[in-house]
Amino acid sequence: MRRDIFQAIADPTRRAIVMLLAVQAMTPNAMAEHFYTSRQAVSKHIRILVECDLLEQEQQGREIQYTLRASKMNEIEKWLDQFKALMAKRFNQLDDVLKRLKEKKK
Amino acid sequence: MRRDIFQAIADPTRRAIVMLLAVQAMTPNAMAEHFYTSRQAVSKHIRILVECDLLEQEQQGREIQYTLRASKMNEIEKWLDQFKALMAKRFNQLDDVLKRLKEKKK
DNA sequence: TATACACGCAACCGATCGGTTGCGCTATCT
DNA sequence: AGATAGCGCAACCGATCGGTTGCGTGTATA
Repeated sequence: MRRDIFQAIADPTRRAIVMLLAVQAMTPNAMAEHFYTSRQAVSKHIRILVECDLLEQEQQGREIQYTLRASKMNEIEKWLDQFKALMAKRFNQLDDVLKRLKEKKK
Repeated sequence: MRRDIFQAIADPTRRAIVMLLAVQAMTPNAMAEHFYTSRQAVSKHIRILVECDLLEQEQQGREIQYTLRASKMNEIEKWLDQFKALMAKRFNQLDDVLKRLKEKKK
């Protein structure tokens, strides 16, 4: 079982949950009301998000408030930055090529 | 079958392929040499990436060069930005709350 | 022209996914 | 105390995933 942020955000419902929790902490029932899915289905998504270390829970009586661990989202950005760095490098190499072509022209 | 960028980058091998292609276009065989996976497995990942509209192919004799459609990656960033916007809003609301508390103190 | 290579495609496999149903536990309400 | 509400958990389901094996086809090479 792979459990990382990329897996976490692969599902549209889970992305929606992340968005909901970005606004405010919520109980599973409150989340489920925002979708057409059942409470159970939402609960399973929550479980995965917890396993991905993206959610924290706080029991409050018979309810559970789930809070987003926003810092986890940085991992996506970190990966994107690595990607962009590679792309930039590529362009620099292209620059080098163009420069060399210019030199040859002279 | 869901086919979007989030699905595309959910798999670690596919993320690696994206990174490879970020540096330079490649044939399936060239990609496979970078992993411990078989050519066929890589080929299946390529297929998914193509279906996600993340790769372009150009036949060159009996080889196929796959090129990354880097612009597709923006969709991830776009989603991340939406997320950040929601978080920022949340903090602004928190600011409002703190402000109001201050007012009351007076 | 015969052979080797690069690749896609289809069939198959066990594992996981996303969902539903049903149960049980604990907390709140009457 | 009994009924109800909020939730997790386990079992089950069909669909998809990631991988392997085998085959077909078109292109280069000897």
